[in-house]
Amino acid sequence: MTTRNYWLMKSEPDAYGIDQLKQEGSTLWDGIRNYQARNFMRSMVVGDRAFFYHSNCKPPGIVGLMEVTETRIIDPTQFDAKAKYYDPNSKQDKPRWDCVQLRYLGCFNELLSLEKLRDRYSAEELPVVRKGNRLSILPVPKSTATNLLQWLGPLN
DNA sequence: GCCAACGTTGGC
DNA sequence: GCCAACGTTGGC
Repeated sequence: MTTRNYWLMKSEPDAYGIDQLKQEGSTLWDGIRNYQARNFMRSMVVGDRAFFYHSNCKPPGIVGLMEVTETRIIDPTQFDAKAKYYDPNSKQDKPRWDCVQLRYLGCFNELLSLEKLRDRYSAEELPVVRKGNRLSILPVPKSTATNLLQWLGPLN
């Protein structure tokens, strides 16, 4: 019995999409500036899996799968005055924001749209389908994750 | 482009 | 500590 947890992580494909991750192999999930999302990242452990979700596009939905390879990494962009995600209130000796390193595991055969996700799952089963949900990092209950993986089929 | 659903900021 | 104003996310 594994204790692996599952997550859903959003990114706008125009900013950073699954194709880019596929090319790079792995990425630092930096720039998170929401405490709830950060706290979810803090509760991740190495080996956890995350569904890659394309947001703010047509259609939005799940496109691939990632693995957490490193946790609690201090987000370097918070100290970079030129960075978009610079946080002048974060101090070097007490960083406010951290992130995780993720490895590309694969793409699914087709995008699983939010519309289809809503048809199959309730907000309790899959929090991302809750109306108005803006959190960019969300948990996926294990039973839903298992069901999703079966539905999505093999990775490419 | 519209707007619902928040999270954040700052005056008091 | 309250809350109005404002900003952001992201579906539609």
